[in-house]
Amino acid sequence: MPTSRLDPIDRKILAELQADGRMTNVELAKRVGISAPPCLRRVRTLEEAGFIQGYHAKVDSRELGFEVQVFAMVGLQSQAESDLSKFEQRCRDWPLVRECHMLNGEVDFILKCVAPDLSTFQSFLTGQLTAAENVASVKTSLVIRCAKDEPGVPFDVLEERLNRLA
Amino acid sequence: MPTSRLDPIDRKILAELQADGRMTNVELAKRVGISAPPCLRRVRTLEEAGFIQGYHAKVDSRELGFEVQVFAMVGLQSQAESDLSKFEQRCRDWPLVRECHMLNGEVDFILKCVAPDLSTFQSFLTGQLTAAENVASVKTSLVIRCAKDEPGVPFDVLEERLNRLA
DNA sequence: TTCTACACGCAATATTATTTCGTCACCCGG
DNA sequence: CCGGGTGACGAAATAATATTGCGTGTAGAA
Repeated sequence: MPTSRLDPIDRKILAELQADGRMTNVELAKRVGISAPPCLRRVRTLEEAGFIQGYHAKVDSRELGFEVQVFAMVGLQSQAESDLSKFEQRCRDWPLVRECHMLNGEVDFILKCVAPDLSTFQSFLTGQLTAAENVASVKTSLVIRCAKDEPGVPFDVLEERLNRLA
Repeated sequence: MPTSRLDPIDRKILAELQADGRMTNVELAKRVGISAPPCLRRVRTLEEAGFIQGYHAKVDSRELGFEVQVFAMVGLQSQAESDLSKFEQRCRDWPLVRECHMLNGEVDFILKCVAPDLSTFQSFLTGQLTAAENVASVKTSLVIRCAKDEPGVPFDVLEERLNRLA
């Protein structure tokens, strides 16, 4: 499946499932304007091709008792690829770290962390993150509140872009 | 319904649905060890109580042609609540901004942005974000690669915490 | 034109979701 | 100690959905 160029129906499917990942296939088919069987086939194809990487319930952290969210900016001593990889692997192993992105600029990584309370985070910060091999600097910022959180892609921008290309 | 504390089955439901939001209810019921009807009732309750805020397909940005991801650190001139709210509303209106978090420390907000290409982002940055009312400073960092991206809550940490309380 | 490839949709079947209802355990007041 | 109320469970029936199988139409290539 090389030329996986997406047609408007595929894009609409992605947009709908991004907005509501538990929509039934019949409802989805109705919205994108085809019948259920081909709609399901398209969804399966999109999953297998990697356009859809999975489905997840969005769970409220604070309701669950994770009151602390923190962004941590991390600088390393060595930026050799093997050292970068080692640090990334450590991040994958730390459950409190939910996201780890490598950046350009003065900071090497930005991490999004969660914790049940401040002391849990502090002990992670001083005992694990700052203490980890090759870590040169860590600057943290507590999240006071979240004004927007919409993972994924803005499909309306995608539409505009495709129109410009046409 | 005040703070309806969650029992171990509820927590397992949340963990399973966070990992796979399209799991069928029968499969879910099997995994958490109860039959389908009460399992479905619990899920509905968790949704209505806000523990589950929604379900979303995870769509691959790069595959879709959004090659650019950027973190933007924004400082404002005024931190009066009305000015903060105005800025947050603007962020909600900008489709390229996917997340907007208010922080403590020297930086007021961190934004996660996506764009189809660098020039689209640049024009957003200079034409919209930096130019917006009350914005004092913007520092951006391109995401080079993503080592981990697991939205939500680490349920194993939650287990530990509850065990400590017991 | 004719063949092939591909995607569609109808209809049949298999799974799943949802409702209904009877049972049981727990808790509280008498 | 004993009803009576409450809440959650699970079995079974029903409704809805997912999935398969197949016949049809259309676009592109020979």
